[in-house]
Amino acid sequence: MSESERKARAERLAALRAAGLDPYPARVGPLLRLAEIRRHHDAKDVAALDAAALQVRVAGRVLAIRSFGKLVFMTLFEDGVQLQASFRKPELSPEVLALLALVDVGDFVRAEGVLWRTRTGELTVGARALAVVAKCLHPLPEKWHGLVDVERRYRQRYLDLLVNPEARRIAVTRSRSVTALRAFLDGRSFLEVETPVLQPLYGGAAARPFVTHYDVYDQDVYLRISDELYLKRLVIGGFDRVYEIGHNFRNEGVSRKHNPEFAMMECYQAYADYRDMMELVQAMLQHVVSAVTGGTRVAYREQQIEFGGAWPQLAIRDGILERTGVDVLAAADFATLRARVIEKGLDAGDAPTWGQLVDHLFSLHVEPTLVQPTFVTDYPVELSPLAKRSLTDPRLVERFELFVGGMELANAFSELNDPADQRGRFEEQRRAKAAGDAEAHPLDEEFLLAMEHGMPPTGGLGVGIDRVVMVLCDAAHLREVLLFPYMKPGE
RNA sequence: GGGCGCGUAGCUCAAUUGGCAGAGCAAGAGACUCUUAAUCUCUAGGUUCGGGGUUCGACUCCCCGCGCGCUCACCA
Repeated sequence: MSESERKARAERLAALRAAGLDPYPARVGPLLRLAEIRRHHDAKDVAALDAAALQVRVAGRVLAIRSFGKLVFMTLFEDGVQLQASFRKPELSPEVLALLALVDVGDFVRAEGVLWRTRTGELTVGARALAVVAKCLHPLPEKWHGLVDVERRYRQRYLDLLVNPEARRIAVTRSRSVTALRAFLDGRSFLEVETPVLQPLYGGAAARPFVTHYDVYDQDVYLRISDELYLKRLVIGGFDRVYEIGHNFRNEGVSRKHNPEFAMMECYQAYADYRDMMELVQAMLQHVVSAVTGGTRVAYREQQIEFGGAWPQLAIRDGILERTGVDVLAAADFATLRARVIEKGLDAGDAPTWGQLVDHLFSLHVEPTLVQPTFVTDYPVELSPLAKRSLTDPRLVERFELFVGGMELANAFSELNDPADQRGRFEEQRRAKAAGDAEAHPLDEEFLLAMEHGMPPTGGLGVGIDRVVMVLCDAAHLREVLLFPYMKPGE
């Protein structure tokens, strides 16, 4: 039966206990880390190792056992590093000999002995002592093909991380990227803060929120869709440079580039505008790319992305004009633009307004072509209720989005700080919501009150961490860079 | 949510027109003192995702459900 292997493991667990050994001891004693051993002794040859006669004690998970009768090899794995242990049966005590027969692939063991090098050149712990420090009750996925089943890779990520080096590499790269991001912002005197995830009113983006319930107050509350409105309150409160790295939640569909829960870095800088944010995000990502790759280039989906140098800017109108022949600024109202689009034989989708149709055209025709880092500018005001109007054209705002690899990685603007204009934008959003736009921004009186107390001119920036990591890791799907992507309950 | 596809041993995968459900690895027994996908011999291992139907006979065809993937929509 399928349970035969689990049964065999359970029997060996019982045998350990019967021999008076604890299969899950609390302490394993002082150890040398496998990475340390490799670092110090990988270069030593047979003679040097024999002369040194280094006694080491190590621990790790058993990834493979190869038995040759009187000689047994075991591959140990600890924190991403492998080291081989060997056991010469004639030299072992009866206790160790008996214990050796009770070790399964997947168990955590401690081994102790002298370092030597095999004929094939493998650095090896010639173990004389052995202990099981944590028993594994299930077989590990097959070592050669690894774990391929996508569903199981996500549901049981611990197995994926164990047997697929790529999964581990992505997780490590992600962590290093975030560390580099923090270091960059800290270096520019930004203060890292934390704002509420659970909010009485959501805001800061155009998205449907998750709603939950607070039992004690018998009130519905929302999971945040962005950090924006709280971070701005901090700027109003006198923190001129703040940032937050956290998760946002948007009650929307899942795709290669979208997950309902995703990581975002948002930062705000007083006395800066969106042009300053351009400089900031460019330097920031160049810093991260350099920290992770050591250079300026990244291979992503069969292409080389060059992060070095100054990144080009593209007005959203110019991008659309170039790709479709439609001048969205010449077709200045919804009906005219829609007619132009249909006349050109292009898809107008079901965009209900001029701004959303512009957005539709852009995401369909321009966005996929923006592989190299590109700043897209001059967004329609109705898509940006929290951004300052452009000085030159009141239909547009001082905003850019950064595109890399055909994906939006960042979004920034000169933050609206005129409370009257802000109230007007909220009113407009309220009308859109009444007209059926489920993603329209809600009117937030508390936020307006804060802004009425005076908010300095401020530049704001949001960076999608998951997507940045996707590019850095050449991951095809957002789920690959999330350790635990959302899965429906199985079984 | 729509369309298309997938679900077989612990893992990775086969199974011809609808005709006895198999292999490699893992597991169990044995041999083997330099392997690292060790090798060799033998053994065991199945509710073919779940439920219903058609049929003499269903892994295979039909219906319903669950999960996953791709894609479109929603969405930055």
